[in-house]
Amino acid sequence: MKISEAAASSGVSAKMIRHYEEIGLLPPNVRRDNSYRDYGISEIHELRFIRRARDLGFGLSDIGKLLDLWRNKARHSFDVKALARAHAAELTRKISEMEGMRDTLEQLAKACNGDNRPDCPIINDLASKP
Amino acid sequence: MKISEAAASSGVSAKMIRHYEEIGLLPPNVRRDNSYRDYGISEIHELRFIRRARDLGFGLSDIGKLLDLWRNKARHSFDVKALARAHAAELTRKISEMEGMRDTLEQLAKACNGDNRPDCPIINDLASKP
DNA sequence: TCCAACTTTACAATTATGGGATAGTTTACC
DNA sequence: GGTAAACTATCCCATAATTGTAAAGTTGGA
Repeated sequence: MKISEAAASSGVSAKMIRHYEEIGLLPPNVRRDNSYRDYGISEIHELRFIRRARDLGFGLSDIGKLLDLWRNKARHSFDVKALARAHAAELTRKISEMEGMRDTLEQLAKACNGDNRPDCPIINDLASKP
Repeated sequence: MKISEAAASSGVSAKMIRHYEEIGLLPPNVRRDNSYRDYGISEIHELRFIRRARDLGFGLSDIGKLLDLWRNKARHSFDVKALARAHAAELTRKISEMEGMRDTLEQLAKACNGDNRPDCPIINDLASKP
C-alpha cells in the first residue's frame, strides 16, 4: 500500500505519516525499489492507534509511550491507566482554566452595552487590572 | 524605566516585551543614547493591558485589535463586545471538545483494572477504533 | 578601574501540522 | 512506445507564543 492509501485508510495525512517516522514515533519504513514507502495492515493499525490517541488529545510523547505499551504484551495495565488518568487530569486543569476565562468574559460582556458609545467594561477591565 | 523594571511592574517578560515590539503589537520604543529601551507609565499600562488580555486567553491578533480599540476614543463598545463574545464562544467550543476527551478517558480508565495484567480497555479502544 | 549585572541582537527550540518547490516514479491512455 | 497526469520523495518554510542561549556592548557600584 502506498502512503496516500495508508493515509486514506488511517485518517493520518501522508505528511504526518512521514513526520511520525522521522521523529521516531514509527519505525523506519521498508522502501520498495522505487524508494516509495510501503504499508501493510499492521502499519495501518499503528496509524489508526495514533490517530485515535490524537483525537483523545494525547501529545506525541504520550503516544510514543502508549505505542510501546501496546506493542509490549507483558505490559501492566496500570501503566496505561496512569497515562490516561494523568492526561485526563491535565485536560480537567485546562478546562477549568478556560472556564474561568470564559466566565469572566461573559460577565464582562453582559455588562457591556454593545452600542455606538465607547464606554465598555471589557476595555476597562483590561486596562485597569494590575 | 529600563526593560527589566518594565517587565517586573507589568508582568510581561523582557523577552516578550521585545517580541511584542518586533511583531508590531507595540510601537517601536524610543531608545536612550545607550540604545537601551526606555519605558514610562503609559507603556506600563499598555503592557498590563496585554498581560490581562493574555490571561483571558486572547491571541495576539485579537490583542492587537483590542489595543486599537482601547486607544481609539471614538470606538464603539459593540466592537469590543463582539471580540469578547467570539473569544468566549471559541473557549466554549474548546472546552466541550476537551470535556469529550476527558469523559471518554475517564470512562475507559474506570473500566481498566490497573493491575499487573496486560488486558486494558484503554489500549483496546485505541487499537480498535476505525 | 574592574566586575557583576544589565542590555542588545540574532538564532534556535518547543508542538503539531500544513504548504510549497523540485526532482524522480508510476500509471493510464493514445 | 511515448506522453501527460498523478503520485512520491526530500527539503525548507510557516504557524503561535514563549523560552533559551550566545556574543557583544553598557552601566553602576566597590
